[in-house]
Amino acid sequence: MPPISPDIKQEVDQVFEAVVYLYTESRRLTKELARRAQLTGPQLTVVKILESIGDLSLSELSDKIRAQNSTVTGIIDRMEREGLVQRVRSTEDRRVVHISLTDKGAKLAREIPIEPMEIFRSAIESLSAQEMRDLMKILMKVAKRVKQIVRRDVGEDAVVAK
Amino acid sequence: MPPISPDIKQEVDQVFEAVVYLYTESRRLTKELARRAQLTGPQLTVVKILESIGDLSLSELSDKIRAQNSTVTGIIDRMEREGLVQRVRSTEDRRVVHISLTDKGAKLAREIPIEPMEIFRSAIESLSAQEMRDLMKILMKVAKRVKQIVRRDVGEDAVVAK
DNA sequence: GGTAGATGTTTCGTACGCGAAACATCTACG
DNA sequence: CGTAGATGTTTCGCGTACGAAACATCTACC
Repeated sequence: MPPISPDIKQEVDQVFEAVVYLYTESRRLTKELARRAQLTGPQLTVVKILESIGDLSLSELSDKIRAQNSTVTGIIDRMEREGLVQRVRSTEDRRVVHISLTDKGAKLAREIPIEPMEIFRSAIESLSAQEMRDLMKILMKVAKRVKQIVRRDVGEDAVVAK
Repeated sequence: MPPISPDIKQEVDQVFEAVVYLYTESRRLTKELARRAQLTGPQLTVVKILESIGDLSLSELSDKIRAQNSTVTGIIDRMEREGLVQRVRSTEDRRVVHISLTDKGAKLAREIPIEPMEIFRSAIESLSAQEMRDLMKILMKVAKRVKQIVRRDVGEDAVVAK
């Protein structure tokens, strides 16, 4: 890895700060919205996903919200306890559990019209079309590059360090 | 808020995905690095901050890592139990607790030369100077816009919803 | 048809992470 | 001086969040 000039370091830190800010702020807002409906952040996310996509297996849900199965099990446990969702064992594959909204859950979903990331969306819309395209292109490039480095760097290194 | 065309919605979602990816990946990498030193992610962050800045009060530390005092209290509890840091009551202001690295903690910090966000940094460096400037400019604009909306939108709304 | 490995879910133990309340100390103001 | 409010930290209760192990079921292959 080449040495890093202080100038670039500064810029990178600022970009990093912005990414962290955008992420944490969108989480905070989701939580804020959720609180008004007596839900937690992740619970609101689950409700809105089930409303828009329909029933999902626990694994599919885990993928959607980028969490481990074991985490989602807990979230669904609490939502089931509150009567917002129900588990139904699949008949085709009896390992699978389908999660679906109850009437109460569906009603609640309709009462929260705003999508969690609405603010984020409208902020991006304040950009010009050109800026939006640029932003997307560059962010994708960074994300792709991170993926490459991760694949090459960690993985092998991790084994060595053991 | 103006209606949103499906095209733009798609783009926004992609940008959002990229931001989430970059954030979660950088966290995952920090955790990965930390694991090699028998630390957790936040603990590694604390160790490196104390190493580079020196002693800090608990509140100052909370600011640095963007967490609540109550969260940091727990992190420091566990680190103290492991003998990595120590608490010292301030003599000027007896409410304040200074956190400092023990010899063991300092030694550990030296043994982990890589900064947690190194990969993120080198990914950004693969951009051209122009792209980097654009990225920073645009991200800043989005972040600033989000801040504006948050200030105006939530806050009043929250009270009404009560 | 029986078993080894793959896959889907849950359980367990541990560590954040937050907000509200409790607690100690400090500061201002009368 | 005395006290009300501000400030710094901890405690408590709850909800994620993860990885490893346990468990059930499925699929391939013999």
